Amino acid sequence: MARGSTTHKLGPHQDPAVDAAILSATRRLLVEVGYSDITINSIAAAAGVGRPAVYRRWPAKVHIVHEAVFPPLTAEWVSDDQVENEVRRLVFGAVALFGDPVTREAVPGLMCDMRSDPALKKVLAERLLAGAREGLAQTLADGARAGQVRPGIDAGTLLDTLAGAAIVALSIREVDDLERLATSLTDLLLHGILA
Amino acid sequence: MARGSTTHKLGPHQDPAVDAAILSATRRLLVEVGYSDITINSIAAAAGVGRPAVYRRWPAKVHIVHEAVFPPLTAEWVSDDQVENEVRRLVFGAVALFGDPVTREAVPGLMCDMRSDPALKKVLAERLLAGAREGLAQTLADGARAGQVRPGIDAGTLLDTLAGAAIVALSIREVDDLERLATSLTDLLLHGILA
Amino acid sequence: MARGSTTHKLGPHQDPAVDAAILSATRRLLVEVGYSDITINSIAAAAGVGRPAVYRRWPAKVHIVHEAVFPPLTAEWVSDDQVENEVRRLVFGAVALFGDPVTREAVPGLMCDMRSDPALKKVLAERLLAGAREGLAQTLADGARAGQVRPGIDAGTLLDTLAGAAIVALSIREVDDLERLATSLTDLLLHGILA
Amino acid sequence: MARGSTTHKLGPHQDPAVDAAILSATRRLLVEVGYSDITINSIAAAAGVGRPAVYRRWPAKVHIVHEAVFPPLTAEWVSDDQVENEVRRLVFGAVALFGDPVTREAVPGLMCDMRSDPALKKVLAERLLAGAREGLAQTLADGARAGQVRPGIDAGTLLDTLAGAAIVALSIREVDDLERLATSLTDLLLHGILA
DNA sequence: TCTTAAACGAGACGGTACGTCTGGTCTTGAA
DNA sequence: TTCAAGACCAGACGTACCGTCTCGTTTAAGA
Repeated sequence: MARGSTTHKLGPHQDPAVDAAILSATRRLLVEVGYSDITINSIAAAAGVGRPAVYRRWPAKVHIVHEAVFPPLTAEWVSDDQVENEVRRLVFGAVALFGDPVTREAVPGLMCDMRSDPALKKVLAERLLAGAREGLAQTLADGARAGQVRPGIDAGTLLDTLAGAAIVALSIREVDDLERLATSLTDLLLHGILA
Repeated sequence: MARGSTTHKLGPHQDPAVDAAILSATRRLLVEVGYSDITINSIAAAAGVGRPAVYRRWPAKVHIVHEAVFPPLTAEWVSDDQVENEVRRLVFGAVALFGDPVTREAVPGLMCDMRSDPALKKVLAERLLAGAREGLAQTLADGARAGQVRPGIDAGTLLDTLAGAAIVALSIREVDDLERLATSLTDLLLHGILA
Repeated sequence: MARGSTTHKLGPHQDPAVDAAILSATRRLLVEVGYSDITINSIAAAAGVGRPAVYRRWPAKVHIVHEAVFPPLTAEWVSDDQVENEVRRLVFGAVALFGDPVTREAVPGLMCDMRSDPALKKVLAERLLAGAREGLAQTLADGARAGQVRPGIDAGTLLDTLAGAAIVALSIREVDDLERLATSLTDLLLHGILA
Repeated sequence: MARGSTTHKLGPHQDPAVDAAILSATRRLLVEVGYSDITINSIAAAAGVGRPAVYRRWPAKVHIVHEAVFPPLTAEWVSDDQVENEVRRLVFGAVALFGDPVTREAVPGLMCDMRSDPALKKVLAERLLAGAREGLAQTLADGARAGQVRPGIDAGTLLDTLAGAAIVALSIREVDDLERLATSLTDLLLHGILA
């Protein structure tokens, strides 16, 4: 593809432009044809790249989509704050993330194909949730000690609930009013955990 | 297949034993090899049935799994009761449903492939949620009038939350302690909605 | 079929109208779609008859076509006559037979599928050629004794030549001028055998 | 297949060894199971090759058999010679060709399936006959001018006769004495055309 | 008249072959 | 060494037809 526009730049090194073209084509295809109808063939074709160039970088469709949807650097999720603000931030963050058209299409597919790839499953779970879990557990514990939070609230269940609610509402029921969803979900969960 | 064991019963009518064999084989395969690795071939083979006999009944794998996992008649979900009991019943019901090994395997696949089949999507959404939604909305409205329930609680969001939490916990994180999950989820949601 | 137009006539006996409908439909299909694209299904459908009604009568497509194209009663081919007249009659008969549009379509298919059915092969060979062969051999022998026919002419080779020439010209090269073909073929063969 | 025995030679180019394996397997299958019972599946399997590798080269069974039986270059058939020698050569050539066990099996099938593929029909007709026809017509004309050949002999009819006789005798009647057949056929035709 | 038996249309059954597509691996030749 | 191009094997896809079977009805022939 760099071939058409200009002459080859790189000899022995992988061309970053090819990486970018593949990931970009994958995002485009996700909203155009949906996760299930994406094939390695179609990704390569849409990226203007040979099939082996794709296989050289990722072993399977699910890995490409994963990287296309959740770019490698996920900044800081956690922060030492008030419980209320932290939950609010988590809910709005989740709704924003899972409400993106690309993510909406990708998430059910990832949930499905992830299951046969334990490594990816671990990576995804850790990156999306584990980081937040520890910080949240700490915040909840602090809040409980301060009497703001009811004791016995499990950070894992809270995160499952938060993420699950967003996924079902956005990828399955396809709710469109993100603002309203985030607000009512925050309201429900905050009342659920605060003393 | 009924052929081997006994004589043919039905001429121009579809043999219910074949239906049963296919659905049963599908359930078996779901826990043995997982949704993604199921093929129409493998279903037909495991059911001891020709491939066309499968295609005569369902157009795609997702439809077979759908019927295998959620049998056609889903009795009564709703009942006019106390809010607390109704929510408790819904949560425990969802955890029991999505905690079944067959359902755990099937749900992510269904969520994924459902997206390309609007008809099935509608059917699934209606059957699993719509029934409960109306009854729940009524119960919430009654509870709000009686001062038990905080006003402004949306039945849709509540059901998304409930189902999403169960799905993420059981199919993604693969929590095993159903009792504990149902209890903590009930606790969280009840505090979230009660006044 | 008889069902639609009038009431059933026959109970436990095979309905001759069904035989006729099948053979007639086969002839029609031969010129419409060609031998290769005929299926038992299409024959049954075109005859307005169930598939088993076909299988009850003939075991395979090739048998149906055989009977549709070469009706069971093949009168007398041979006659004690002058060699010249007999050869002329054979050539014109062969050209008329293999020049019929139905036969043109059927013959290559029969030649092909016949090979895997020794019984049919025998029947066809005997019916079409063996009858003529004996008579022709006798006539040739008589002619040779009378000095009209060169000695050593083999009736088998002569019939192969005659039939083969007609088949290749009519079914393969698809010559249309039957008159001219028969005349030039008669001329060639008569000069070939007469002293 | 070359894969197993030695290292690959060709990258983006079709491997000639695969072509050869397919054609060779086809010839083997022709005599082993007959034209009708050959399938693309069985060819691919017998050649130790994937099915798509076959479809990449030929669109249908009849094309493969055609190429397997009549290799692309059929050197020179014709030559300016005495009429007698030329006819003798044509007859012996035809008997040798159609008497080969592979060709015997293939010819009726080709005659049948050729009919639904006008392109192949043309190719086959031209390659086998057209080349000889022109040369033969010229030789006959020369012979007629020299008084050796009776006037009015049509090269087309003569070739139909020659080929048809060989096909019927060898593929249908399955005559085994090639020598005798060629001799008696030559005798018959030469007397038929010579003055 | 009543029973029996066979042929009817319809269509499901287990199979098999079709031709197409995808997945992943490999090799070539250019850069 | 990477890249594009594309051939390779393997095998799933969904369709069509095969030949067999059972169904439930209709009808002729025999009791």
